[in-house]
Amino acid sequence: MIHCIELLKNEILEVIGNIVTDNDLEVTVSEKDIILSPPKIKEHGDLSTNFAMAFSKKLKKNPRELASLIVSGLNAKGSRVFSEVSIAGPGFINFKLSTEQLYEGIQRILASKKSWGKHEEKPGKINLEFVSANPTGPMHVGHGRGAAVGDSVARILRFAGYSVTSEYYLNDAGRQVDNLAKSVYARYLEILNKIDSSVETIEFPEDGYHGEYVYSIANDFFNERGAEFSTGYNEDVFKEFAIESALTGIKKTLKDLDITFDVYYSEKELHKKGALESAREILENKGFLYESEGAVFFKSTEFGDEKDRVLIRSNGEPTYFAADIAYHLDKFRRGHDHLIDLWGADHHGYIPRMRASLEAMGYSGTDLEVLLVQFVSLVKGDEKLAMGKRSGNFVTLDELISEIGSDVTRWYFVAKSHDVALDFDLSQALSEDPRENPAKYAQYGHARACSILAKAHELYEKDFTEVDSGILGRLTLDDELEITKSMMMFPQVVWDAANTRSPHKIANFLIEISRMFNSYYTRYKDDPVLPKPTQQSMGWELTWDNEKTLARLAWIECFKVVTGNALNLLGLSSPQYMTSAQEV
RNA sequence: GCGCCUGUAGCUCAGUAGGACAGAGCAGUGGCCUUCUAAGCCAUUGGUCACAGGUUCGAAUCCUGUCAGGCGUGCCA
Repeated sequence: MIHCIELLKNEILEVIGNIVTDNDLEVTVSEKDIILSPPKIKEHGDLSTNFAMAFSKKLKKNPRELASLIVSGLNAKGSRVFSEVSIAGPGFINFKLSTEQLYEGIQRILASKKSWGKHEEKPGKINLEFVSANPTGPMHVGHGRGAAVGDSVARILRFAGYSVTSEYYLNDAGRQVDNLAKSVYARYLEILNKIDSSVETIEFPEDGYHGEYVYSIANDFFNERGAEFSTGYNEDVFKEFAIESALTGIKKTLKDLDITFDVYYSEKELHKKGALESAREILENKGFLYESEGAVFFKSTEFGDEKDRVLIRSNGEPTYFAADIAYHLDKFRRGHDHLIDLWGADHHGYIPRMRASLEAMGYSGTDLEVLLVQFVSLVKGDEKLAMGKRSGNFVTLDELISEIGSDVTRWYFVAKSHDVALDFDLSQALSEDPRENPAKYAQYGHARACSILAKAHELYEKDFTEVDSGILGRLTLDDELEITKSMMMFPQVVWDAANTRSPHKIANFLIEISRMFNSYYTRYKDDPVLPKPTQQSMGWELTWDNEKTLARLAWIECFKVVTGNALNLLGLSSPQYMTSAQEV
C-alpha cells in the first residue's frame, strides 16, 4: 500500500501544481502535505485525503470546489493507480484502487515472503531494557507482561529497520540479593536442624523471602555443600549460589516464552569496573553534587525533579539510583543513541530523576524513553489471585505458562496496550471451548491456510508462489480483494506499531485479517478453492477451473506469509496444523 | 496535598500528529455442520465515548475544571 500511496501522491501533486500555476498562487505544496489513508468506512473507498479541506484557505477555494478541480485534473490525466475517484462529504477525495494494483501487491508479497512488511535499515542504535527482574526468585505474572511486551517491541522495531540491543539489567548487587542469601541461609539451617538437632537455627530475616522456592534453593545448596556452613554464614558463597539458582530459573522461563536477550548486564560488574565513580565524577565536575547530613545528594531539582536525590548514603553505600545513573551512562558509552526502558508502572515516579541525571551529564532527556507497563491482575471467575514475591503467595509465570501454554500467555500480555491495567481472566484463556480463545483464533487463520496449501500440493505439483499476473486476474471476489488490501497494509501496520511501541496493533491486525479469511472460507463453501473429495472423480482436473484455483492458492500463500510474519512479531508460533476439538 | 496512568456496549478492550453515521471479542438472541478442520460463518440486540465548559467548519481524540479508580510521592529496589 505504501507503494500505491507514493504513486498516487505524485499524481495528485502534479495536478495541484497545475492548479497553483493556473491561479497564480504563491503556495508550495509538498509530498508531506498530502495525507492519504484508508478511510474507516469501506464504502468511502480504499484511500482518502482531506487535502482539499486542509488547504482550502491557502489555495483560496472552498473545499468542495478545490476537490472538484483536483478530481477533474486527475480524471483528465488518467491513472493506473485508481479506478474511481469521487468527492464526498465536506471535501474528502476518495479513491478506489485499480485491481492491477492489488495483483501487483500480491506479486510483491510473494517476492518478499518473510521480509514482507520489513522496512529499510535505519541509522542509530537503540538499547531496549526490559524485565530486569531481581534474581531473587521465580518470575511472577507482572514480569511476564514486561517480558512479552519488551520482546515483541524489540522484534517489531527490528522489523521496522531499527538496530536494537535487547538487554536485561541484572541486579546482582544490593540489598535484595543480600536478603535472598540470608533467607536461603536461614532455610539451610532449618534443613540441617531437622537432621541434626544440635544445629541452631536463626530467626528468619525480617525482609526475607518467604516463598517455598527458598527451601528448594537451600536444599540444592545442602546437597552440593553438605553441612559445611552449619556454624557460620558466608555471605558471598550463599549469595552467589542463590543468584545463580534464581537466574537459572528466570532464564528457563524466558526460554519457554521464546525470549532471548542480547545482553545480560551485571550490576556487580558495573560496580567492579568503577562505573559509579566515573559517573559521580562527571556530576561532581559539573557542580551538581553536594553533601548534606553525611550523604551525597544530586541536584535533580535543577532538572525538574521534585527533590534532590541521594547518591551516597551517610553510611557510605551508594544507592540503587547511583548505580542506575552509571548504568544508563554506560549504555550511551556503548554506542547507543536512544534508550528505551520498560518499567513497571509503580516506578513512574523514578522517571524525572533518571532523566535529570542524563541531562546533567549532557544528554537530552528525550534520549531516554520509558514505557510503563501497567499491572496485571489475575482473575479466575470471582477469585482474585494475589501476587507479591515477599509474601510468598503468588502465581508464578511458570505456573501460568504450564496451564495455558506459551503462545496464549504471550498473546494476552501483548494484545492490549501496555498502558492499560490488565485483567487477565484465566477462565477465558483456559476455556475448553477454543472458540472463546482469541489467541488460538489468531493462529488458526495461518493453520487453515497451511492446511489448504498442504492439500493443494497433493493435487498439483507446483510452486504456488510462482504465478503469472494474468492468472491473478481470476481473483475477483470482493472478499479476496478486500483481504488483499489488508495484506498490502501490513507494512504500515508494522510501521505504526513500531513508532508507537504498540504490539497490540499487530494483534488487532491479526485478528481482523483472520476473521476476514475465516469468513471468506465459510461463505464460499460452495465455491471452494480446491475440489472436494467428492468432486475428485477420475479426470476431474480436465473440467475443473484450475486457473482460478491456482490464483487463489497464490493468494493463500500471501495470507500465510502475512499472518506468519505477524505472529512472529508477537513471539507466537505459526502452526501448520491445529488439532480440531472434534478430533480430540 | 502534589505527580503519573486510566474512565468508550453487560464484561474485557480497540480507536489521539481532530475528520465523514463510534468498533471488535466475549456474553445475549435467531440461524447454518454428508466438514478444502464448525477451533468456523451469517444475522441481530446493546453505547448521552465519566460529567461540565472551551477551541474548531468538524472533538472519544486538543485545553480547563469536576468526579471516580489505580499507582507513586524512601539515605528501598
